[in-house]
Amino acid sequence: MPLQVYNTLSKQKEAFVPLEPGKVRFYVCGVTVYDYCHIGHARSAIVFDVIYRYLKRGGYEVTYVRNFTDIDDKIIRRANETQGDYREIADRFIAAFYQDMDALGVLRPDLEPRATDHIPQMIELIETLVAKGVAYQSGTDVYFRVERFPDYGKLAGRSLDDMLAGARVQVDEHKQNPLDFVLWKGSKPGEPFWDSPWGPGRPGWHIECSAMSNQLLGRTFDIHGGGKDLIFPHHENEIAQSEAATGVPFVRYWLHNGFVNINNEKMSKSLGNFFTIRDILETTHPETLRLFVLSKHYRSPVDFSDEALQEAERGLERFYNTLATVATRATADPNQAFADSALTAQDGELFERTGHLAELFTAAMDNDFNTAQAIGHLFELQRTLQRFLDRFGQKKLKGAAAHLAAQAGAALVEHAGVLGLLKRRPEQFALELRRLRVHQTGISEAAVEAAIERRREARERKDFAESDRIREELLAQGVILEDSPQGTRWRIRARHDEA
RNA sequence: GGCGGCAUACCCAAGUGGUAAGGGAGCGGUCUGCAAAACCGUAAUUCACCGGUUCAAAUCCGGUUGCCGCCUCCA
Repeated sequence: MPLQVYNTLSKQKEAFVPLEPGKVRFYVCGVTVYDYCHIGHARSAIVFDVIYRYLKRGGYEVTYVRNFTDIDDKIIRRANETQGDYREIADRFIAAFYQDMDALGVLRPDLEPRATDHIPQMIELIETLVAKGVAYQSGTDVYFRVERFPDYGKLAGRSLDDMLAGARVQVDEHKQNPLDFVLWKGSKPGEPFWDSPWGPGRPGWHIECSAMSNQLLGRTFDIHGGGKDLIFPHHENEIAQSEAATGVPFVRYWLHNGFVNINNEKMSKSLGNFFTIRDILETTHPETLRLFVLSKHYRSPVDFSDEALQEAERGLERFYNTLATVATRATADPNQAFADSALTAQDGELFERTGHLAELFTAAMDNDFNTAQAIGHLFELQRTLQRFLDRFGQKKLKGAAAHLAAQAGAALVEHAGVLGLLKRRPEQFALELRRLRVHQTGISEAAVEAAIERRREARERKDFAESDRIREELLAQGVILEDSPQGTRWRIRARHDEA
């Protein structure tokens, strides 16, 4: 079964067939850089990052483009508020964007064009539209004439009549039709501007994606992604501009991710109910946020809450705990080879599951990127592996057993990696998680280590009263101890454990 | 007003015609000096409700109810 993707344009799942065999041209609407990103942006970035990784793993040569909108009214307003230049605002928030995305493990796209570097291409595109009579100048602005594009509304599934009947359409004296949208805006004195055939001004929002995708990916390309809220008017307008200008189909597959909700309501800047990525990462491991996002299908809404995040973190700890056990107790000698029969003899189910993971994982992902199901398969292998490890008690595994366990662990890491998960070494993850949580409790790591050492001495002389007293004391401060033959590990209690 | 989406156990969630994945929480057990972690066992005769199609429906069709989104900047 080849890759199936849900196409917003056809409103159904379709077999994915790229324009040119073996190559995928992929464009995702990036952010307007006037503020810090919130977790809605994180979801979009993570979802398309996984799609990008999966396409590459499938052997496609992918050209992934994600733009920065670095000129727009909000940026100008922000610059005016801070008495600064719009370019400083844009640069600052692009830097912040990279910090957030890098922290989340989101890969950099192949190309990241900035709108202001492509003004000539936009002007050229607008000129073409004017020459064709699909766009007109009105005052110092240029508008797109929606009535001249018969397919207008095909992405959003509405007709012009439907939309005109809507109560919210505002009449604008510059527009011939209230649904006409701006391609070029004349600048007011003091505002940033570029010279154009229609006087000094700046591009409208929609035109940049048409101009840049056209230049970098061609007139028709394979995938265009973005949040559901961009379907109308942004993507609808991109189609209108692009197809009116080129006369060929703009995009073959439109992919849209669902929203992040807070208390079942859309999180958005305008509602003010948003959390920034950097705020969340103060207390939450980045892979936790990734697992949380990918535990739901990308098109469904997801409700964000501290509890939901904690649940995801518990699951992530489970994976890493198993990997940690493999690392310490099942170190396989890479020079030693074993026959399948020897491995099957150790644990037939584990051997089977390890071998079938690729198939199950691919089947899930091929079904419109069903990451939730793919993660379910990862958990199944994790549980089987952990069960196998437990059979040996605290002993180290040797020979075929160690080999089988190591192989299962490697399969887990490899597939989780396509989702951008389990990218760390287990001890590194434990350390990072502990650091995040230690930060919240106010205890120092050194103090904990010292207490553990005192407890170790007490346990050595079988003074369990003292040993337990120390453990209780630490627990009261949120520190949980885990004894093992390799020594005592410690971690900070997750917040929901306190109840 | 127009258009669209969703409703699966205590919670999150996959499943789109063949007899309910997975995670979290809870409870019982194993292990442990005692714990923690981990493992084992345990939960929906049922998928909002009503009706229909079918040998067979959570999955398809019609209706009802509830929630959400888009139509305005928005991932």
